[in-house]
Amino acid sequence: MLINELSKRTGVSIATLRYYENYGMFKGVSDEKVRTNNYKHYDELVVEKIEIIKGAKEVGFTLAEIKDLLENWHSEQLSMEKKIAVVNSKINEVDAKIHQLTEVKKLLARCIEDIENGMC
Amino acid sequence: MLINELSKRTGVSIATLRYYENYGMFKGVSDEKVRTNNYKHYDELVVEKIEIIKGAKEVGFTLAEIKDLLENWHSEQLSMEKKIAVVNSKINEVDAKIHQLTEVKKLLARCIEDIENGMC
DNA sequence: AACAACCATATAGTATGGTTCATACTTTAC
DNA sequence: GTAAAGTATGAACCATACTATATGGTTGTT
Repeated sequence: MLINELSKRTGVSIATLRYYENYGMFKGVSDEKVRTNNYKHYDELVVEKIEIIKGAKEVGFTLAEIKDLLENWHSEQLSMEKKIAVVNSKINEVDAKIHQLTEVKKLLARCIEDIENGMC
Repeated sequence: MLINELSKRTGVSIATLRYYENYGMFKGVSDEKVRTNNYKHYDELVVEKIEIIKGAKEVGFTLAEIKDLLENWHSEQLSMEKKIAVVNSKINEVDAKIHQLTEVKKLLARCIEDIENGMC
């Protein structure tokens, strides 16, 4: 698919997609057979990566962190074990964030108590 | 306590604390009795607020969102019911983020599977 | 062929969340 | 009383993550 469709599929603006591609988050490929243009094509894997980017961003990961993850995930250089280690370490970070969120929730629950007790 | 102690208590740099105060996240008070300076004093409530800021930031809330929460929490203008409603809506957002994180976790788990199956 | 709609690249501008710096006054320790 | 450390204010600066704008080529429709 071309960038327009990719944008519609993912809900991410074309400008942002280009920014991401330029940043190195993923890569579209130009059709070798067509020499008249250099339109880039994106496949389902790119869609998946963008879903990861969206989700991870929403919960506070930076593009640099996400890029690092995605890069390792599809690297030819790395052994299967190393790739798995990278992804697993990200899963641990996600767990840490879930823990952090439950802490915030506790603080907010205490806020409610304080309000109910007229303490603020 | 003064800003130096506040910084040490919270682990947030003095510059950032001033930035937060300036942004309206909380307010220190100058001692009325001391007219020679306008050093600002911060109490335990400020420490608590900063803990909320830290936690909420870490999981992707913006300062504007957090400010909104903190402002309502200690507003004299709002009824107890409204305050509780504001905090509860934030708790719902936290739950939504937890859900989002579990989705990301699923995607990452699928990454692992893909890697194990040699699909990338 | 002409016109809209689409694609690519480059550059500049914007918003957020800070950090650094310059200046100046205050307190504390010696 | 003087040097060192702490505090306040304001402005400049910086990184991240976009967003907009300008320019020019391509495709598709009529």
